[in-house]
Amino acid sequence: MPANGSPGDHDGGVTDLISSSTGGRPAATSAAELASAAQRLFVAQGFQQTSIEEIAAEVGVSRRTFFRYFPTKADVLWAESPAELGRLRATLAEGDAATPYEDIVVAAVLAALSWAPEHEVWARQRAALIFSTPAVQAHAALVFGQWRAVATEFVARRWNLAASDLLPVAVGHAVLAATLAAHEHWIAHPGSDLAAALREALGLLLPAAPRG
Amino acid sequence: MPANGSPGDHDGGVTDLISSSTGGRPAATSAAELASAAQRLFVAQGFQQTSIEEIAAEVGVSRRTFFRYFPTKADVLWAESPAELGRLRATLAEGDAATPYEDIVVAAVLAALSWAPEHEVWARQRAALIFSTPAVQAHAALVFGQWRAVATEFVARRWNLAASDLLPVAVGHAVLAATLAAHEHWIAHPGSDLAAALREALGLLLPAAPRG
DNA sequence: CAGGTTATGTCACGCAGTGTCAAAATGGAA
DNA sequence: TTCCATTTTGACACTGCGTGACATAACCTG
Repeated sequence: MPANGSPGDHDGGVTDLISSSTGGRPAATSAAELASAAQRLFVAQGFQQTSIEEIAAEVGVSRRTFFRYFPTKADVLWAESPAELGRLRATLAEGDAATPYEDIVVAAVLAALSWAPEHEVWARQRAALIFSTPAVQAHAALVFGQWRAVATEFVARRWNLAASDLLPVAVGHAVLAATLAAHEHWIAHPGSDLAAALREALGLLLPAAPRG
Repeated sequence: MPANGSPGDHDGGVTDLISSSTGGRPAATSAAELASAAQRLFVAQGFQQTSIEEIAAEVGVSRRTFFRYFPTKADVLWAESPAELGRLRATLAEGDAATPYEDIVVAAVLAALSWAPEHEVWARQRAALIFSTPAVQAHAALVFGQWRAVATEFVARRWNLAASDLLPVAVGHAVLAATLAAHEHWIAHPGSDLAAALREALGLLLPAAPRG
């Protein structure tokens, strides 16, 4: 168990799939521990080259138990996703009607993707894995769909449009596109700042609010 | 074998993985025939509920032969993708330096996604499958990455930037985002026109060209 | 008809994901 | 302590995707 900076060792974020109530056999591991071990193995020897059997063994659990914490192998990289989505949604909901929608979106994306400084290394590793491994990237599309949906619903509500109208759908895609573009740039440029890239990309890609 | 409007029964588009030279045992099927049968089964009973064994049997081939035409189950839905990518790339390359880049991009996307009128039903079915089936949507992300790359390289070349700079990367994402948003809207609104939605979405999401 | 060529079929394997059920490990009640 | 309900785990079996190896079928040419 890594002593410092491993993901999931701060409160919030990792949703406990295992009930924490009283009684019953104690859990032999946790989602955070599995995620940490898995990421370490992925970085060391690749995603495809790491079997679930291996991850489970690293933590001292059976293969079957892994699937009780994560539905798929790729999902182990998204343990923090529900928390990020929650911050995105929450910050958007706080948005004042007087504040320009672009500012609200920028604030929400930055809030959603904020992490403790000691987790930056892990976040970069995870992003690099996601963008470089086809199998992971494919699965990521499903997670990203939730991001889009949150943004789409936000503007649909704000502008009194249907969530299936072209403008809200386009804004949802724009938010995701900017987030991904910023991450790609962040990965490609080691010293760069993700927040700055996010601001710039959102500035480029967010369409103007409809007049009226 | 459907008599009319099945995909792949026009020249171009489907890349023959099997050599068409002289000599040797004749192929028992074709990529187009497999794609047609597969899509028919997917529409009828779902993607996950259709095994490759079943698709192969429908065409009278073994399971192993399917994988000689398509590397994965999901790839059978993207038989036309290389041709579309080719048209996208070609139309972008034809672009005049005097023509605004937005116009070139719009023309290229429309050219890439043009099909014979009798294939509209199949294209809609395929799009609906892609957007509604998580497993297919995940795989689609890999195909979409190629679209982004083509657009990114186009603007990087045109504006003398590196392909890893934020602006070209963002434009690549914008082109893809607009294409997807238009498709989503097209699927959600049965009577609508895809070309019109593409034009509108690209107009919303394409960033302005850099001054100078 | 022999020989080269190309596609196919068969078999075997690893691994992801799922369902089922028995066993282990706790806390609490009798 | 003993029994019981609860919860997690482990063992097993099974389907299906994807891949490698190798033999065989079907064609064309000389």
